Amino acid sequence: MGPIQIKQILAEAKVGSEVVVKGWVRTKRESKNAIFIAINDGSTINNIQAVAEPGQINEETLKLITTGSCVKVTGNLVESVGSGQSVEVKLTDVFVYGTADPEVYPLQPKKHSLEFLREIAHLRPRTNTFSAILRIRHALAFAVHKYYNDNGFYYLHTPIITASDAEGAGEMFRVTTLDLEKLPRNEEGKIDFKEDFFGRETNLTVSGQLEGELGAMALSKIYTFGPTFRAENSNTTRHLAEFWMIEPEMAFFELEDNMNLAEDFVKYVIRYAVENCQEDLIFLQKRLEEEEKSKPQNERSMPLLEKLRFVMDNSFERITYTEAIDILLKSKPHKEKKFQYPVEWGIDLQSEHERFLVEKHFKKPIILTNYPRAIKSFYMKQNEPNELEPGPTVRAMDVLFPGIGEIIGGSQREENYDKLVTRMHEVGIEPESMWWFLETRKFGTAPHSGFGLGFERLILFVTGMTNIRDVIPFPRTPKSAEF
RNA sequence: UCCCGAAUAGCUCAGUCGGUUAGAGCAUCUGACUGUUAAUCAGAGGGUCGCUGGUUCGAGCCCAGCUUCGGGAGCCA
Repeated sequence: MGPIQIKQILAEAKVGSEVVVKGWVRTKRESKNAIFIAINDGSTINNIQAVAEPGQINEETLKLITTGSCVKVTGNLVESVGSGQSVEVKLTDVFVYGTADPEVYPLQPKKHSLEFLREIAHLRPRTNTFSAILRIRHALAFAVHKYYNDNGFYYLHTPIITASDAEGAGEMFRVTTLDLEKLPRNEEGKIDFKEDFFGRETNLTVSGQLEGELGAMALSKIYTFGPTFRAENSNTTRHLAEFWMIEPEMAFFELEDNMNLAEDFVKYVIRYAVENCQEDLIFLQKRLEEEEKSKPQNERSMPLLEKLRFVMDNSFERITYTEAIDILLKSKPHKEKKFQYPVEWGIDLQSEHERFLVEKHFKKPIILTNYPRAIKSFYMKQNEPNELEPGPTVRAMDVLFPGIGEIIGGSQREENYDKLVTRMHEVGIEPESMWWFLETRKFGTAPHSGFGLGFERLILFVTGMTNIRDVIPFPRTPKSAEF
């Protein structure tokens, strides 16, 4: 449908046939006997080269064909005389849709830093690196839907505007239509949200999980895949204020089933990318190798595709929190007091601890289970007391990836009404505020489980990029919402 | 939010001990050469040294504050 794309021309068009190429000029090179124009339309990482004879394009038009300009080239597809490409377009006609003054067009035919490209996020999809990332992002999103569809899950659209504030997943962005210049006040002098659009306080969602559970308690297996918002003042390479999250929720799944699903799902989408984005991944792999050339041999990481195959082909290590603490206590960095944060049963694992377990000890992804109850959310199912564990634990599971840290967080949910209400009181949540959530436990409750996967963190891993701002087209972070 | 670092040409960076006219590579423009591949060679243009204030005879350089960016930490996905 629509004009033929460069990807199709390179894959399907017959030598000798007439083709029309529409795209943006990457470089133009002029020589005595030929003019070469490299054109890219984003359908593939590969450019197509148009070749014209000198004088064939009038002087005025030729001047307009510069890096960044948009052109339509008509010509015949021929076998290339030069090396570097198998076919090229022998130009018969060219039309310039839009010029790009080379004096001011910021993308030059040279390597740019990722930091600079972040400042021109409106143009960076025109670079090889970002077009590759965006194509891989698309493939992964498609694979997510395909995986769940093929496995009997239904795509549930949970609300983006929410009134629930009890989950405690993070700071929230307020949604309001109140006039900030003159806020309505009630008798106590507080802001009167009854005057607001929804007649109550509302925010952007921090997670679709609670509504996801409602779906699972009717459709058995659902997943959500949508934007999520956190107003936390996080300034790291792993956090965004607006990110996309995938949250499957399944009735009749216990923790074990949940882990099996998480592992199978992650491996599936990685495999899908490897099989469908080969050229882009090879490009990114070369880019990474180029970047690591300055590093000493022993500090260089595995080539990207090798790393992805390693994850696909090996089972994730599954250990309990208690076992993990044990490993950490016996570890060299702990004995040599190299950890900044002390290790003892009950602590929330710090980045340095997770990194040790994933990157040094097991050297593969791991699934950590059965965390202390005190450091996890109220809705997680409580384990029966266990002699091996010094305190109460819950049926939580976190999947930790090398270089990324926590990529998935999930749990079996507490399905017992009384236990859930007791727990809510303990952590200071008004059960009445979540009456609708509690009714799933009141009416036909069932064991169920689910998890959340940060989509951008998955893309980080698959692309080998290291800053989360480079795997989403328009990143939103503290003090930054341009474009 | 905390710790550390950075901000000099369109981009990437150098700039000595505080001293006269601020440098390079790439990009751009001009010319030469060439079935070229981020072409090559020669030349030219291009600067409010992040902002505000201070120290000093004199500040790109020293000091303070602010802003933005980067790395790490916390929070988490």
